[in-house]
Amino acid sequence: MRSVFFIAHRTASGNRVGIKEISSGIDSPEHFLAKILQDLSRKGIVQSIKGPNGGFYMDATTLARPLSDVVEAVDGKSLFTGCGLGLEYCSETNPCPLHEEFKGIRNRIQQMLQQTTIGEFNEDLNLGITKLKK
Amino acid sequence: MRSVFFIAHRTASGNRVGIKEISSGIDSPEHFLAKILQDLSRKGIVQSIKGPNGGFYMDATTLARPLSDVVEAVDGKSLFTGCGLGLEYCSETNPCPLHEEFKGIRNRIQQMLQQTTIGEFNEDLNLGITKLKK
DNA sequence: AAAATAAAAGACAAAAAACTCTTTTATTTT
DNA sequence: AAAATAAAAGAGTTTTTTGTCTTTTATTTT
Repeated sequence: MRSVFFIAHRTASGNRVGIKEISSGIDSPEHFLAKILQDLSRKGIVQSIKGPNGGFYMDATTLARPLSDVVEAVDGKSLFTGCGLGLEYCSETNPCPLHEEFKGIRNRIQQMLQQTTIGEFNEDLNLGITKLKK
Repeated sequence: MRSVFFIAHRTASGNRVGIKEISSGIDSPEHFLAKILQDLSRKGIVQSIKGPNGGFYMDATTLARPLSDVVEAVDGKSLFTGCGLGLEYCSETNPCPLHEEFKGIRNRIQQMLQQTTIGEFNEDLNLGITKLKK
């Protein structure tokens, strides 16, 4: 999530950012991050180009995507559909004791993530990129 | 959580329930559960007595506790206080990009867990204890 | 075309979490 | 008091997650 915000911020103006820069920018191990970004790249959340002047970037289309796409790419859909207690049987027709309570909360999380686009953070981040460090 | 509901349900009438019974009742490995319950017992969420006719139980006081106490005993307080993105620096005065959004959601979760007591599930569970299996 | 750059991929290592097994201790029943 | 029962405790194993290192592939600049 933080790396995506970082890339979004740095490349809103069309350029690319290398993995070392991202790594130090968000204070996360380089090779570990690489793996995650490779995955996000395959899933189309971020884009990348190899070679000199290459790096990761995001275009207008990807910047317009909701945060829920990122969460889904990383954690899968179960956050939005699974049971709050992690029970397999639990469903709308066969609810667990906390089903309804969790449903309301989950819907709210989903709404929040669907209504916010990745690109929307760029203004906030101008207060200082440090804000993405741990 | 499921084991606590199970114990609550089985001992509302004053008797005790052994770990084998809980284990098969909620479909969870016996020794693994034992460890968890030992911890919950030390923290006062459930009570126990050794020897024949011993087992785990809960009295009126523990049944009246909110679910938030169980969550806190198992996962610690960070669920209620930590940053939604897991950032260390993030706080009320130095918020991360999603701070406010997460705060609202977290408050709702906390409210839900604080307003519901462990004992409240017993009626629901009379629809069939199977509901606590995976 | 050659050299340099940077991501992609895959194998590997370390740490954490989940789970199991064995022994000990406390309690009760006979 | 002895036998039986059941939780407590602790050591050990397996699996998953997190993180690292090395090699490969693609692209660009000179």
